[in-house]
Amino acid sequence: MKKKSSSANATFNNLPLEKREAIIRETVREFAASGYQKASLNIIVKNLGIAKGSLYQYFRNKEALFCFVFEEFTHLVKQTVKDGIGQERSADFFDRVKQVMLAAITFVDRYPDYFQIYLKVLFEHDVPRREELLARVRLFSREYFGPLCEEAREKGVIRRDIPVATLIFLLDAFLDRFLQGYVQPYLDGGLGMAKMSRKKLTAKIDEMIKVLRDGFVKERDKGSKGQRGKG
Amino acid sequence: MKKKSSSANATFNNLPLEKREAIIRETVREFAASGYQKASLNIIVKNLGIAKGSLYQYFRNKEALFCFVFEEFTHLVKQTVKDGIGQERSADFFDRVKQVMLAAITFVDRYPDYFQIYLKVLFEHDVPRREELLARVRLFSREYFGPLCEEAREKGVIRRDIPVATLIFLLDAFLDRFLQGYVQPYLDGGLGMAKMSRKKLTAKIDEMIKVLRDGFVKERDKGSKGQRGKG
DNA sequence: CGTGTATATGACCACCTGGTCACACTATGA
DNA sequence: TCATAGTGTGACCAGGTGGTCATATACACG
Repeated sequence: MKKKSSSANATFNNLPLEKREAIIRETVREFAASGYQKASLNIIVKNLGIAKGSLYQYFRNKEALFCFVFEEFTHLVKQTVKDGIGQERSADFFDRVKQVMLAAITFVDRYPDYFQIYLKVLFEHDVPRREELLARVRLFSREYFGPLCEEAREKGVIRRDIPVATLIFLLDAFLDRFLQGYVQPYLDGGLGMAKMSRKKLTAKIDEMIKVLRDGFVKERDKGSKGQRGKG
Repeated sequence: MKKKSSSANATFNNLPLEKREAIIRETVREFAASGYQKASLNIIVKNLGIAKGSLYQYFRNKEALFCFVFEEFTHLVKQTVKDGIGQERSADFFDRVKQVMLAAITFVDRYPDYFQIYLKVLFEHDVPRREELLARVRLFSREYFGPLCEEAREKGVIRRDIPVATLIFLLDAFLDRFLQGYVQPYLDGGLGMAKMSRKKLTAKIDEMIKVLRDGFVKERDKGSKGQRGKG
């Protein structure tokens, strides 16, 4: 179980923790700032104050370095979602959607650079092993929303006349755009989410989930839990 | 009125139409493939079979070349949306949302490379004049959905208990993700939109708008305004 | 023809990239 | 003390970048 990562050389794992963390931090910063192709190993080593040759003794090449931080990213994502959800398992479908949203916000708050890397990879075509890496994340989407929707559908909590895949797509679009807007002001539609407090953010999420639940048309606002009577 | 563009030098505008189009086409292709920073002028001139010096007589520098194609992009967007909507002005709110969606699909079908450039700019930070360019587009979002929502809200067609900005955000998230999924298979949530026919795509849009209108909960297909899809 | 002007050209520049490698350093163990 | 092994180093490489400029060419007008 000592095999922490196949991307890093043994030399790297033998490094003192402090140095290892510094290298990871700087590497993540550079990839987040510039994406894969434009990220400069020269800048990384300069900022770290180490020789380029050293970096190449820790990692085979640029690709291995990148894969390493991406692996870190996937670990952190899964950890954060698990932590944010596992503690209390609400039964209500929309509450659970909300929990995922909040966990996601927590993640981008805590690890903004990692999230930037993910966004960059999404729209940078010539990243090595891109498909494999993205498939490994498929951020929150199918693994979580899939079972959630199917269960709710079977229980009759959500409508049955729309394919589950379509519902997942909408939830995913909603979540992803919410995160993107949170990080990139251009995408928040003027909501100013970037500067919101956690409390305001939670209120916004509630507001939006309300619309998702009842639609653009319905005006009445009844209980926030469970489904109200049909009709 | 002859001043077509401030980004291109006079020399470029004097060029024969055919050559001008070839240059634009290849430039758009390269920026779409590689984003701003990684796009190579050397590759552009090689593919065009012209000398690098020539390109620099048409455009001051890389930035001017990029701004030129981005200006083209904004023109084409506005044109396409106008064409797709102006002809028949449906009164129904959701029909008009659908029309925007279809116009957007038409755009990315017709000008996929221009759309790629837009996506790249969205997630590439060090693009010159990025904020200005993105603000100029604010793709479909506020300029169109804003008035639409406000009108519908005043007429009582959509709920009044949610701020318009929030509704716009949801519509925008929906549209943007739909387009991104259409172009990038990773983001379609397994729907396989990339390979859908126009007819199937339209059906999917109907399906999703139905959810937006009535929410995740309602199963019955009634609606407030009556006609649903094809009646 | 000659002359002037607008355009086309590609060698060339400084700078940066990812990657290499011969060498220096350090620490252990005997 | 020597030897071995692990680690650190930075000059160096080939190849790419955006950008320049002296020169060659094409074309107009007299």
